Amino acid sequence: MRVTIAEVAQRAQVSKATVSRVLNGKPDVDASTAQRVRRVIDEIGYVPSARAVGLARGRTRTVGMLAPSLTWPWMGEVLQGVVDTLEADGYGLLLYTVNRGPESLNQFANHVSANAFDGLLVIEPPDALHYISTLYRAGLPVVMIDDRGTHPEFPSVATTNRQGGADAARHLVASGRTRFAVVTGPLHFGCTQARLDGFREVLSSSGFPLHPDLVVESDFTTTGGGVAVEKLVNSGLEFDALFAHNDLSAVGAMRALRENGRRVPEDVAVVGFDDVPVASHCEPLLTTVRQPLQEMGAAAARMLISTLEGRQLPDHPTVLPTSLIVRESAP
Amino acid sequence: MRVTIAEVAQRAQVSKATVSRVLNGKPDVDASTAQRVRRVIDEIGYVPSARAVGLARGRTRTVGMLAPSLTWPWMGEVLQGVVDTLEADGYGLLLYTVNRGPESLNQFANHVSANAFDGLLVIEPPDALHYISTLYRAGLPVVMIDDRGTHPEFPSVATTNRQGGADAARHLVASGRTRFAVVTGPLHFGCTQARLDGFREVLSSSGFPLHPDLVVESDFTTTGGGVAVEKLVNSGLEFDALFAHNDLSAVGAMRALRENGRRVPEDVAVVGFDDVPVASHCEPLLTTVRQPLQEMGAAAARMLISTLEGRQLPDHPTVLPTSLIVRESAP
DNA sequence: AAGTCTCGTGAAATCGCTCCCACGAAGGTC
DNA sequence: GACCTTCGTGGGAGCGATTTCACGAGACTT
Repeated sequence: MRVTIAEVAQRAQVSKATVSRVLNGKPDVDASTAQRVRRVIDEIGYVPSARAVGLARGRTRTVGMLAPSLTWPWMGEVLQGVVDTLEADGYGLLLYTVNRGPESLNQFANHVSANAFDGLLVIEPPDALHYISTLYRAGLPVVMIDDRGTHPEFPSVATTNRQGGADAARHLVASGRTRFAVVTGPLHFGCTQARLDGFREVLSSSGFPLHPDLVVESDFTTTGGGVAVEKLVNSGLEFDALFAHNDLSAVGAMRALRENGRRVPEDVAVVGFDDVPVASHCEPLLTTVRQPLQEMGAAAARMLISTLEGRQLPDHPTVLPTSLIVRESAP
Repeated sequence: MRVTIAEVAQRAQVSKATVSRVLNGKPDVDASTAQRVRRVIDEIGYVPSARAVGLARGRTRTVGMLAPSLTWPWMGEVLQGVVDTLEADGYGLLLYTVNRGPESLNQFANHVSANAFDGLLVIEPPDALHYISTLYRAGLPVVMIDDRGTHPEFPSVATTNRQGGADAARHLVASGRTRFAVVTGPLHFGCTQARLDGFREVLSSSGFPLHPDLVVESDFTTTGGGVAVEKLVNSGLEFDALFAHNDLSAVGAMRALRENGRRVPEDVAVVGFDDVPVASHCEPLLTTVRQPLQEMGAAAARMLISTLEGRQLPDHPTVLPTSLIVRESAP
């Protein structure tokens, strides 16, 4: 049998109400009484039932997180940041994905309606954006971890995509490269545009134009990166520097370059984006724009906790700085 | 204001008990009554409160998962398997790590005592094993995802480590290699022993001895793999095949081999273990023994659900088969 | 000495559901 | 026709906390 507050109350010769007061650090409890109650609690190892507290208080000290997929290379980092932060404040994390399509989303919706958690962390969901938006307007605290663009309708955390693109360009220019190519992410993503803009701006202010045929849209995958390079090579235009909009496509690109007889970095310098683990495992080691993934997760979690505890959130997104990690592929 | 079961009851002109019966598919409800109740439920979009159900029933339809770290390269796959399976059965997943040391474990212990979840999924925890064991004996349903060895005290899922080692050996022998080296995992892990045994057995029955100086202990990291290869090279013994006990060390090993003037696979064929994403991103692509990570997660989740729903579990661990994925590093 | 304030405390309602028990009506048996 | 069963249903006591409200005992006024 579970030990309940009633048992504590009985042993300490007080009412349940008083035990509850002690538990929650409420004032109006005599010091000696409080101490007696606390001793009993320690003795019998009483811990309040999460369920009962949740029911009575209407809040569960649990937050939900909805992620499109857990197998993406940077999910682990973000998740770790989130979990560590929540944990430090005694919050639990309920994890959901929409991996199994509409049915997943349905299950998720049920958990939402069932009030299984107090607030929601979202990683830019592919399809569910509208639904999330509804929830948010209905009063569910939501914070979005936004790797793709900007969604001003939610509180969110993002990175300096534009700045990252600019840094990549500056580094390549500084190392003496003159002919630039880009393998982008999907063009309808805000982050793709931002990375491209930053990159392009630095180039043009350095006097290097970015030839339109040397900007190829891709899809953030390794194979996509390879295909993009084929296109670049087939364009017949020369290039000695390549900016890929994420690490996966950079890796695919490097491989394709090699297969086309270009050495990296001698013939073509390559810069990626993200700094996922593979960047430090591939050959050559990838120079890349680092997103502080773990910090992003942590920041989002902190923001959500803030709203849950009644603090007001700034209405502009939290933006964390990227940083250029120089490795072998673009020394 | 939340819609409650009382409101449904009132609108459908029945008692709360009857609504509850309909909700839980209990028998003894008149078909037409049930239908009326269901209509009301749909109309006002009623969803039972998870908290209240949990309190009343004593079970939350939520399971906890304790993972040492979320950033390990294969965590994502396992997690995805777990989440998908749980979700399909309407269970939620509460995620914990012990990333922040003893304090994390403490927080976790609190959630356990608070009965925040019905059962626990564990990935072989570094330190907490004894504690988990206590919980298990105290009646908490536990299933362990066991990547390191065998822990007969728990229900668990594992892979055919020995078989995997044997497959690696067979493949290398078949491709004409004759001098074998091994970069192991930590020797006190059960999986390391199993992989080594399987490998060694096939070799000796093929008439190739495994020279003790060509078996080097490592730590499952990329740098560790590199260091191990240095030792192998310094031993002065020749080898034309290398079996690394995980992919990360295999990648480190390949790099070190190259730096020592050995070509992969021409001079040395390399086989890894795990088949994490990096295996298909590195250069050359890594031949490796695949662990069905997602399936392992799914299997563990299914086992846990089974016990939660009262079914008996077989008392031997579930063992999922590895499979050899042939890529470039050992064609 | 009567009246007003604090302070610490307990009783009881509440959160939203499940589930046991009791009960009336209909149908079956002898 | 009296007596069981069976079936469908409602009443109400839990689950284990929080929280409101009332109340008695001192301390402080005037």
